Amino acid sequence: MNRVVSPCLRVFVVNAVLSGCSVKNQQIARIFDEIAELLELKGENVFRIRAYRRAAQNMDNLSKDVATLSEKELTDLPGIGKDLAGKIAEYLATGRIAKYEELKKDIPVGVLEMLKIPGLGPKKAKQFHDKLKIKSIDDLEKAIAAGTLKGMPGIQEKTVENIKKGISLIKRGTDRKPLGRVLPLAEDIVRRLKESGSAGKTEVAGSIRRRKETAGDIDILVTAESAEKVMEVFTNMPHVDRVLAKGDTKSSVITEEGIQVDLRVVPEESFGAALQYFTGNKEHNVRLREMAVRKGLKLNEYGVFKVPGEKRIGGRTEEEMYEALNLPFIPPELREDRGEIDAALAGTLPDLVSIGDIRGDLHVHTKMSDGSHDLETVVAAARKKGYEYIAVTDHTKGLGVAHGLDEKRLAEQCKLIDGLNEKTVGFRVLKGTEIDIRSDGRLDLSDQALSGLDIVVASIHSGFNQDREQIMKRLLAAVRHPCVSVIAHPTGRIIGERDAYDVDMEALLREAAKHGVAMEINAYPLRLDLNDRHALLAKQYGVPVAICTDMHVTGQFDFMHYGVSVARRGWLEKKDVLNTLPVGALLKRLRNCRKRDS
DNA sequence: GCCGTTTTCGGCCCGACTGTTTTCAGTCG
Repeated sequence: MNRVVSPCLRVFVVNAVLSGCSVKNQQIARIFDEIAELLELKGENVFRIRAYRRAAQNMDNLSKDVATLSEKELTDLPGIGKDLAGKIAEYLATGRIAKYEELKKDIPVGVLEMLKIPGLGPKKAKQFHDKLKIKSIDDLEKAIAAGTLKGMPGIQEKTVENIKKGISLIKRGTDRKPLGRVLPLAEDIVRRLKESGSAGKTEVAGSIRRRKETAGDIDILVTAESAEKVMEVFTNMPHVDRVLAKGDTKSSVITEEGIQVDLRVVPEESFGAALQYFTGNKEHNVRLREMAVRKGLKLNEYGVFKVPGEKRIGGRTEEEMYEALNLPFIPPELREDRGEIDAALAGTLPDLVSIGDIRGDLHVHTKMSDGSHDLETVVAAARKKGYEYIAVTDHTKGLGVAHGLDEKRLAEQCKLIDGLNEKTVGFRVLKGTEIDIRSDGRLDLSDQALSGLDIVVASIHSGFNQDREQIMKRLLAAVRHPCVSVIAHPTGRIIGERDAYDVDMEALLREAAKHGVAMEINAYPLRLDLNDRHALLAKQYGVPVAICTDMHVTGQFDFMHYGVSVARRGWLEKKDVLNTLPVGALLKRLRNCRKRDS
């Protein structure tokens, strides 16, 4: 499951940063995951490999600092037995794990890098390494250029072409980082600056504040009594790998993850102006400055000024900047020059959906397929989030690796849910499924099984390289199926790792509108699928949107805000989002969906 | 490598798809 686990892991790391939990947990998780990859390259026992992966996930998901656990508490953790507990203890005592060091002697790190290339797994990587002495992605590119790959056993033109595409995809992915990686890091830096007492007002600006799905760097603005002190704190944070610049008003560092962070110290009276200026985007700012000129004003990162005499008329807050132009405050997520300034002038800015509007999560997995927790644990976590309902949507049988449910197990799960609902007050579990849309467009369970459910979420998990015609045949078949309520992660992209499959989005939305089928904004930080543009398009087509986390581990309920950010960037309001409805209205809506063709 | 017992070893989620073959290996989820 390496393609599933590696993006998850990265996000778990992000979670750990968010919750402030131990760096040690993350380091051990990373080592276990790399051991798994190294064992895979060596062709080791798949169950041993799986054990390391599972342990890595559990380490990352651990809410406590691993160093504080007793040996018994350690072995009580799922997937941690005597051996792995020993390796954890070894790491805590010595800072290294001998087995890991040994494995690395056999296989160069560059070969591990090659596993990140979509379409290239351990077998081919090992073959290239053993037979062609390829030790890195660079070596691989040279071999492709020299034509030495083609003709090896099992390698023909198509395979070489796919590897080339894979390389170009991950190379593209390296310059901008997913929001799911940079936002938690940015928030952690903000927290450290505030806690140090050296920073006054502190805000993340730039594309992160606009909640763009990727960011090139992290921009942070602060006010400070002593610039020197705040710069000192900033350049000495534990994340810092190297300091690029350290001055009075601006310092730049590169973090261990290779992300550039710029810190600017600005005067109190200019904080709003600077925040507005550095939040962008560029086109939005250009439009504002043009408006300012027409009003006889000057607008820059220090404030708004009347042109003759340069008299300051605002800049302490962002609101002052917009007010000076007779504009209402424009939420950062809208500042893309996609018509938000005209809407602001006309008084027709959308009242954007917010995280507090979300009443439940409609795409949730349990242990019965590939989730980590049983139903009760999931429900308890959802209630803790303040939700009124969730839909349990485990995978279906076609996804063997996810232990997908067949009709019989689904019926068992429904019984469980009925039982739970009977004894629960103030919370409702909807019976659902994330049904696999098979390669020919058929659904993975019988209509009879589906008709007994509250919600059917349909999605594609295979055949991503099919041409547009075939992909659309599948998606449209799902949309037209009388039992389907939502299409989940409709384009299948994984940010920086896998391109979307070839969807004709307008055709899909047209058909969805016709049949009352909703589209998901998958809030998993590396998916964000639909993306913001698609969300806007969905609104224009009158297609309802469900914002869901695709939760596999309860901590992932916290990903909801990423999905809400996409919705906000797509101009969505509360009324556009299905899971802002109270459960009664939601069920009615879903039932209506199912009856729409009958 | 973990787990649960049938207590010390066997079972542990595997089907779909692609590209290569000409019946299957590798990758993915």
